[in-house]
Amino acid sequence: MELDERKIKILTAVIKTYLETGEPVGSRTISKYTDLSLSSATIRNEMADLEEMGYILQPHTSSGRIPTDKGYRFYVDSLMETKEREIEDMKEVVLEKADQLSEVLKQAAKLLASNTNYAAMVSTPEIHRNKLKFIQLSKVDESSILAVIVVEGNIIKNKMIHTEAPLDDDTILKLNLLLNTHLNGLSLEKINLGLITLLKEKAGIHTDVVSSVIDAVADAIRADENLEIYTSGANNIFKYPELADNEMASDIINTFEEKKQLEKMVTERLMEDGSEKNGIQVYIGSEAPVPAMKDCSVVTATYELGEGMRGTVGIIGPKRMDYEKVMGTIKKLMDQLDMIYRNT
Amino acid sequence: MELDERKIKILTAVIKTYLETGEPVGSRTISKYTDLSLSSATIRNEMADLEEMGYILQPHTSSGRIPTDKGYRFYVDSLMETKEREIEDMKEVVLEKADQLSEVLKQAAKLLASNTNYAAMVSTPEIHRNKLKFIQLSKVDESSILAVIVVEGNIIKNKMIHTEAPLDDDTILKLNLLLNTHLNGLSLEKINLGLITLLKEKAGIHTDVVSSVIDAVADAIRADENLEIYTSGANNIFKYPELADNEMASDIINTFEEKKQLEKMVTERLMEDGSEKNGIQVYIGSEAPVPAMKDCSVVTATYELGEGMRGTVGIIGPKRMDYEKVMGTIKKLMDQLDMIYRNT
DNA sequence: ATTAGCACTCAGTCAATCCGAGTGCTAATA
DNA sequence: TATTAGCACTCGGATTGACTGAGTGCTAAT
Repeated sequence: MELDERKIKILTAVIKTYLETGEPVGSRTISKYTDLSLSSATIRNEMADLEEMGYILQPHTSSGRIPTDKGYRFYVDSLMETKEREIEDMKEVVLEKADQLSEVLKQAAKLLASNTNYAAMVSTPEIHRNKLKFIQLSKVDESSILAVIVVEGNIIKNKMIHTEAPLDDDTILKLNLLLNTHLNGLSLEKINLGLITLLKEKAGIHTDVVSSVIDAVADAIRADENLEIYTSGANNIFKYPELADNEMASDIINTFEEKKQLEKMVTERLMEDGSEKNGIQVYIGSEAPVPAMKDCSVVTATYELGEGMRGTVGIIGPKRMDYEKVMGTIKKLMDQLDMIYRNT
Repeated sequence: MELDERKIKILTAVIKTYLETGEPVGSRTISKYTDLSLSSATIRNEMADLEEMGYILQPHTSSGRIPTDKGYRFYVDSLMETKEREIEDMKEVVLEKADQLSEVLKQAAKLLASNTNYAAMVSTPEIHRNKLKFIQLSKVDESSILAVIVVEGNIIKNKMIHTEAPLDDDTILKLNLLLNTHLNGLSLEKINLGLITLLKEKAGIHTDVVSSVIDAVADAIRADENLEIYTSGANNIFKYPELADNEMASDIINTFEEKKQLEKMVTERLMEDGSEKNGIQVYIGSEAPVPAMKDCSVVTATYELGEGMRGTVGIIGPKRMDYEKVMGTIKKLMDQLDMIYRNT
């Protein structure tokens, strides 16, 4: 059996109606569907076929149908192919500029959540490819110096380094000069073993400090250590009865709070199938790499702030989420993030 | 009518039993209570009195009694007076040392939540009284310089300052020297108008930069801007049916996520009555300054890391929380925070 | 190939009923 | 006088059964 034109129409109708109402949809409802003039009986036959093919199912014998994950997947994929509907309104279209990137991202999460009525997350960008802008060592007290590391995009990392013996100001100045002349403008990949050895040599007796600093730089820049995820609107899940169930809600909230789990979704990049377009990725139910999300859908998208600075935004909601709206909203947000970056 | 010995015993028995079971407790249950040898009938009479006095109530006619807020209050107050029971086990007693204070605090929140099975929050310390350790200006690119501000306790703040005209390295060096010689070791209060004027004079044509830096310092150090609250174990509330109700849970989760609300409890210091002891403060139900907490109890405590660095930890759970355990656990945690600070 | 019609299924709702834990009150008791 | 035993009563919660209505599958007619 295959999906002919009419089956597709019926399937789409079922899904759309279900997205709106959240209740199993019956044959009579569909038969009233405008551009389909078929009796409920015919619809029933077709629906029986669709069920056999695995696109829809009955929660219990003789109730209406609801989409299966496969059904949603079909729907979402076909959505991806048609060019996107414009999202008319984004309540507060403005992401205010803030000099801290983290503030912007927090705001973005809030914006997503309040516009969609789902839960939202935004990860800080990975800065793998980023170039070191400069390093500054400063003596803080007798046994510790502070390394401030700035990478392109004005992302700032602080790292305390404890030293055995106190260093005098002059030495620190020299080390600063040394590090900056050699490391400035380099991306992480370019800081290789040869360079490190060279630096250590030049540092003379202070080779241990240099080594600490380089560790610190690597450590500070290493993406997984830096990854932060801002969330917002977790309580939105209570708006959807199918998620508001105690156990489920507890799991979801926990996932949201722990963030370790969210990282998986943010990190994982599935580019294989057609569902990836415009950088938007949709996970339906158990497609998500996180078991707690098995009754949710997750829509993620990758944003890019200049060369190599890639982060992820995501929306988490019930399977019957308004995919069109969500994708539209995310796209709008991406544009804004882009603009913000350009103006900085 | 007044609370005689026996009434106190009965009241305590009712509350303790209710804390364990979470179900209304009847007269027969209490009459079996070991050190009280009274018939259920007598207990009933006493309970009627206690109800009249407002310490307990019946959720519905002819059910057992549960404590009112007033009842809890009595119980908690009397707990405060008796010297604390030792908390025997704290699952993971170790707060690992981390060079970032924020990491320690996050861990602390996690620890509290997992040990008590309630939700926990930990605020970053206010650094009002803290002394400036040093300031470092560095040129980042043509139009911006980075101010790194370190205060005692090794709390680090970064602030980007945009300048109209580019500054040359020499000027920055001079400004650094100027700022550090004059501001080093000062607490925020000591940075007054006179000093600021003096600095501006000395800065010559770069008065605007100095002024920006000082703004930045004030801004960076200002407590309310810096206040962060780490939370953990929000999903624990689902373990208590009286909080797991949808609307309530949604409110609580929201409060937890928004943090604005939590700030109120962290900021507010009620020292008036006897319930404040060891810095521990208990809010029962609507005593808390946050409406969403009306069916919860909140136990907060103030920790101090050296001179003037005060933060708050808090536990949020159902009214029938195990107050003894919570207070004990919090106290243990305080000790640990103390130790961590001393060793740094 | 489509449709009308019919018998059937099943979740959800409502009322009736029962059960048991618990109370308040009264009368008896120490 | 304080305590207790006993009894009638209350009320929430669980159980049951009847009923409804939305929906189905199947068959026979179009």
